[in-house]
Amino acid sequence: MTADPEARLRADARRNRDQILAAAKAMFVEAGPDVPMEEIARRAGVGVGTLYRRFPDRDALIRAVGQGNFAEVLAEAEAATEEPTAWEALVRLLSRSRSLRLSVQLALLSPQAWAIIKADPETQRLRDSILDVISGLVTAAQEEGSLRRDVGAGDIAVLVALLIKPMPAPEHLTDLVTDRVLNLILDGLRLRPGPPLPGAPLSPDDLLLS
Amino acid sequence: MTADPEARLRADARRNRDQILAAAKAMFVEAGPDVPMEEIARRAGVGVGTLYRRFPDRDALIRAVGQGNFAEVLAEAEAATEEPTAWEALVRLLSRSRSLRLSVQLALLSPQAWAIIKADPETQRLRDSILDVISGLVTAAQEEGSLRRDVGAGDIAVLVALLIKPMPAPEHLTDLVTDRVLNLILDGLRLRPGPPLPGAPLSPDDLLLS
Amino acid sequence: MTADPEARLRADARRNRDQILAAAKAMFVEAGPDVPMEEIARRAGVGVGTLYRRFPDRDALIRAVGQGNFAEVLAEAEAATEEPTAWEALVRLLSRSRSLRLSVQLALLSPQAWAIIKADPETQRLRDSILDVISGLVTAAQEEGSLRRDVGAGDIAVLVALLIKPMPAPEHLTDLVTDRVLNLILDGLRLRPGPPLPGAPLSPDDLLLS
Amino acid sequence: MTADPEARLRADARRNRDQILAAAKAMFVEAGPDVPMEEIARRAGVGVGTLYRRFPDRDALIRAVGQGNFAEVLAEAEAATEEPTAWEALVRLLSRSRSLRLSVQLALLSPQAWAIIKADPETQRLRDSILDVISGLVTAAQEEGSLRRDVGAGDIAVLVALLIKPMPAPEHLTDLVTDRVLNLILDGLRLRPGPPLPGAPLSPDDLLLS
DNA sequence: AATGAATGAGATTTCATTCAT
DNA sequence: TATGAATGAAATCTCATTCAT
Repeated sequence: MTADPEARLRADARRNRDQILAAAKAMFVEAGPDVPMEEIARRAGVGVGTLYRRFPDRDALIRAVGQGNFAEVLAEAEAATEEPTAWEALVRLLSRSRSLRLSVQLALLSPQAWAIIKADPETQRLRDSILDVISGLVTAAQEEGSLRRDVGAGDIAVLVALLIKPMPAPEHLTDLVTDRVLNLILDGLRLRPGPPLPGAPLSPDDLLLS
Repeated sequence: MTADPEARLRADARRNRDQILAAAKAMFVEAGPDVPMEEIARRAGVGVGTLYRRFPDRDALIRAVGQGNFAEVLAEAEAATEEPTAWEALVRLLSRSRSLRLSVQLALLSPQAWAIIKADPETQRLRDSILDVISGLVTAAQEEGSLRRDVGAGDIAVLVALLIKPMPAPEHLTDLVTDRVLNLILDGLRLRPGPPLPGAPLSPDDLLLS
Repeated sequence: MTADPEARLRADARRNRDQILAAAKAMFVEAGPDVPMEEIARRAGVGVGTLYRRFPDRDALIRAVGQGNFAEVLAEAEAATEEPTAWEALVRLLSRSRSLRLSVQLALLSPQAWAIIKADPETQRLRDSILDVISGLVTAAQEEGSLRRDVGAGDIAVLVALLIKPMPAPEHLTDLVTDRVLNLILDGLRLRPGPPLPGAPLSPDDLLLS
Repeated sequence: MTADPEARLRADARRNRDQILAAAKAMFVEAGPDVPMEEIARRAGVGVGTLYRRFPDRDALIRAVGQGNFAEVLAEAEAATEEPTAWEALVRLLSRSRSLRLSVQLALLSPQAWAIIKADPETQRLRDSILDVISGLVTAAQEEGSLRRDVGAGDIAVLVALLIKPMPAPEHLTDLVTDRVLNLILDGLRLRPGPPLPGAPLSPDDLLLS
């Protein structure tokens, strides 16, 4: 359990690794996943050589950043389960999505980067865990009578993913816009008379990592 | 009106231009906006030289593709106004968004590409026209009593943009997933008792080209 | 004699040819002998195709411009022989060099261009004629007692060539500077007591076209 | 003083830099300032990448070579001041010009290259220093009675520049030809009765970097 | 272990030349 | 015959990666 290779790093090496990851995440978002490795290194305050010692190539760096993003979503989802009701947990999850946005939009950049992240087994494990937590919340919410019965965990995951993407609005309106969209969606999700959604509920398995 | 420089191209040159644009649009989506120019040329069936004669550099090509995308959305919005009721027009617009998806997701690729498209005056004009059409629909729908009064044209534009993005689901489920999301959203948009959305209605002017 | 191929050109074709040569001369001086052929064509007011019909490749164009330059120098030298004394003829020749400058400095641009011009037989013929005229003037001037006897036609040719080059001074001072240098040189050339020049008089044959 | 960025280079990097400059100087003269960067790199025994690391583009390389040339002329001028008389110093300076020829004729190649060199502030500083040294020599020579009083430092600079250019004669005669021209000029420069030069003495300030 | 210099493959871009209209 | 569109070879420049210091 503590044999995790990262755990064995000396304190300064550890700091280097963290700085590199932070720099990479920021620059991927700002300049796309093709930023020169040298610029990432400069921003992290290390030489390229050091960067390559930690991450053998660009793909490894992309994978690491991707894992970090999914780990954050999982942590958020698990934290949400502490809410008193399943409905409140779902709302909190959808609501927090927007704060995860920055950390996640990397995934949107360049088909290649996304392909690399999708193919990473560690990320797939994280995604499965996220979907598990959501499944539990969905079932509980439907049993407590707060969530319409024609949606599944897959639907919720889709909504989380949608709300995580950068909103097509200027920076300073992002929060307001996201809030309005979220509320529109909640209005529609609440159990009440109305037409059923088309098709059957989506299951987690319906969803590859898009 | 026919003084448009494009209109003066020789027939074969015109054909080449169109093929280049089609190839670029497809490859930007498949491989990101950094695909080698040479591959675009090959796919268009022309030499690189021809590509560069038409589009002096990559940015010019990105701009042209961006313009095409926005022009398609505008055409779709204008066509939607032919529906018998404003509500049906809005539904059609939101519904067709998904068919525009392929043609538009280019915008999502790489911050630089998006910056180039945003800065293009022709695209800005197109965007303004689109928002005008939507404004008309929103007002009409509210007057006919079908649309809640606490949403504005800006809200609708955001929803169009959201629904235009690639859905985080496998290819074969895209249509179904989009349909479900759309219906969830419609349920929330229909006029009926419920809590008001936070903040004031967004106006078109609230939205820069995101 | 009138079988010269150029003489057979139709009037408009002739005009085209002249315009192209004028444009080429100007642009070689302004932008070096590597200016894009297309720009030369544009400046001449014709299409590239037309340019290539007249001059099969860049070298042919450079050769033609070079010939024109040497022909001008020859004409100037021949005109100088009309002066009453040989000394005055020499002074006039050296003095007019500066007005030939623009037409000649092409030769200085890029070793390759110069190599092409040097290798052209027509240009070599022109150069020989120029040297013949100068030889006559030198002999006559020495016989009339105005020119020191330790200089040869080759020396004079070198001086012509030096004075023809662009003066290392700002544009508006070119004339004054050339005039001062010319007078310094004339002071030294005039027959009078003083140390002999080193070596023997240069003959025309000593000089390849540099 | 040692904070000069070049001074901080690692020994091998320093060596590479020098080799690149030497190769560039040689090839600019042999093949013009448009020689492929790759050939310069090959001649310097390094990869293109190394060349570009040191000199971000061709202009930077041209600038550096230009600076080197002017620095050499300055060094030569300063060394000349050690001669016993000012007249001898001037003769030495003019005489050594020919040995500087190779190192300097780059400036003649292509209007663009020359424009780049002229615009470089470091080169402008060097040129000013050169003119300062010449000014001192001219004044001293005139006071010691060896130099005609109607020439200024600008005139001398022009002569240095003229003598520095490649002589229009075959390689093996270059030295002789230059020597003859130099002596013709000296004969004219020596103080003695004769017509005054036209115009007023040129001052250094009259000369922009040509 | 960290640094940053060197490499060279590959992408972008330009232009001489050819050829369809 | 004149035009200018198309081609593709060649040049410029960039950057991932390796390796000497």
